[in-house]
Amino acid sequence: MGVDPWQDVLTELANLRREAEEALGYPHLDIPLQLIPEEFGDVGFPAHTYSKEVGKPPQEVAEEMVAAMPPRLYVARHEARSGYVNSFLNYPTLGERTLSSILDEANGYGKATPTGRRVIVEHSSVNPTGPIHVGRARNSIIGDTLYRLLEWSGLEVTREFLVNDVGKQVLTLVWGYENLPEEELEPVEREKEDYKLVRYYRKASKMMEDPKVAEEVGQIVRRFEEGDEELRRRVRGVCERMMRGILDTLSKLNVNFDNLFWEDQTITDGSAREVVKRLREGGRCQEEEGALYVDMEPYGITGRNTRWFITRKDGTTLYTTRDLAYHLDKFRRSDEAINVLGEDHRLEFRQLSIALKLMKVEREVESVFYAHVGLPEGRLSTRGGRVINLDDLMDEANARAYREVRERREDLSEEEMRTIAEAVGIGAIRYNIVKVQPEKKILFRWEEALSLEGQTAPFLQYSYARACGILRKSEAIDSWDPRLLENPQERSLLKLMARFPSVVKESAATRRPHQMANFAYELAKTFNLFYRDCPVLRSEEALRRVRLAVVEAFRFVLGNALKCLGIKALEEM
RNA sequence: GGACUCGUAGCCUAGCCAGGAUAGGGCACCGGCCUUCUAAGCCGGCGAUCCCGGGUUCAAAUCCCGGCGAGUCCGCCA
Repeated sequence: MGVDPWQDVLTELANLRREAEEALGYPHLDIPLQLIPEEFGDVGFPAHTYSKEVGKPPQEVAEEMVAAMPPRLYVARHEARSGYVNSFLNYPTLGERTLSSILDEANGYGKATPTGRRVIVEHSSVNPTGPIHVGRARNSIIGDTLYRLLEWSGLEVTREFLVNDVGKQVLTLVWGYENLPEEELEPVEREKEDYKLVRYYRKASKMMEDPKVAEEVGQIVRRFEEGDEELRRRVRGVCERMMRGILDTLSKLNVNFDNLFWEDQTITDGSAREVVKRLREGGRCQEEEGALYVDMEPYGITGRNTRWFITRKDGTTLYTTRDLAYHLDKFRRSDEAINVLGEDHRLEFRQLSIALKLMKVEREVESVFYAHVGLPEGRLSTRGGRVINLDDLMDEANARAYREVRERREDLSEEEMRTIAEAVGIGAIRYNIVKVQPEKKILFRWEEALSLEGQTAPFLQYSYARACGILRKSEAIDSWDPRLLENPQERSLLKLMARFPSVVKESAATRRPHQMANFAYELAKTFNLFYRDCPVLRSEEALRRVRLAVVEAFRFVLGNALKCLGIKALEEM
């Protein structure tokens, strides 16, 4: 576990450079080593930076450095070119190292040695008032991919869902559920708990315009916050049913959780009150008509209103106060706490961080923010009727994938076709979302979300299936000669496969899951070129063996990348 | 009014954090490749003032400042 061929290459090169710097009397500048266009070599760095320090033109510097850098294990030679020092890898060595590491570690290649460090990744948290829509899916997909990457990079990760079961919205649902006869509701859109229950919420929300209803719900809210145990149990019952529907949908997306945190816990266990107490005792609170707030202005928050309320005038706590209590709880259970939040929570998150500092909490919270998903015709909005349920999107994706499979594979059984279609459909949705940088706003377009060509999940799955096809028709190999790997496509592929563990680490450490998505595409694309240029089964014995090793290694690496992305690999399609 | 995020070909996007070689891809469009390991693939063509203006630097899509445009937020809601 923990093998990282690429890191070894970089370390070797950095050492070589350091030795050259010392031999030449150059300063140690630590210029980042970078992948370079293949026509120039494999890895390189600009020598321009030394120029001023040593008083020589870049090309001369590069030439001197190249002369002072001998070949070593992974690097065969160096070349000075237009002021850059370019290095060429020793492919037989890299090939040997990379292939044997992969075939040895197999499904574990790229996985770092466990550190025991505990991380909680909170994502997908919503009000349990109805089915989740495509906008929410971005949160879940980013969060789940992040979880996978962190786990692969050696952390012990808990996936957590904060159920906002406190507040007016949920209690409106409960009021509706307990007071409205089912006959008066609109028909159920889908035979699932969340769809059944949301009808009560919709109708009850509309009825809130009636002051009498509003007052009744208000009373429930107060009773709930006063700690009415019997009411709390009823609310929990409704929420649990709703959550079954929501979690079922997410599970189809391949998103699952280790823990649900029910927000009402912060009320029943007194931790929310404790937060208020600590903030008040810290002397940072002010009061207006009995409501407590912290003025955030001295801490860099600007805007129309810099007051951040932690209680209402009746003394009850607010969402952010309870969230604060929740975070303290997370701190007790972890070494790191990461949230995945929509960009509308940015300010609130800063306020929360400030509040933690005011409470003298040493720990930091961290968040990955994503821009909301919109529709070409405007914002996703329940009230505006512009909603696309995640279930509908998944159904449509699966149906479309099913048509494609059916068209090309008459030989498969119905069940096999269904299995492939689902992997393709769900994969397409996940990949389409995760491949773009979270901060970028995206517009939901059916054609795009359901596209099965180009940079999509099916493209990755297809390359995987092609590799499997070759391996199915071959025999097990015990030895191979990496010196035979001379084709440029073979070398590109080796280089990419060697980088995989580094990409896992990088993408997890910077919390940028889209980097893994893009890497997987590059890997699959390169395999397709290899597939075109390098016949495997038809090659003569020795070449056939080493190419089979490459194909098998590729299958493991892409398979592992897909696992990080939560996309199912397919033996055939 | 203030804060934050985004701005790369007709459309979408990588690269930006850690500045370096002719800015990578994908979709769409045009043309080509299935007696050879699955054509959900491959090749070629078309297409970019990297939003604008300054600055820093030997070097800026990348860093800094100022604009412009789009989005988000500034509730005793969650």
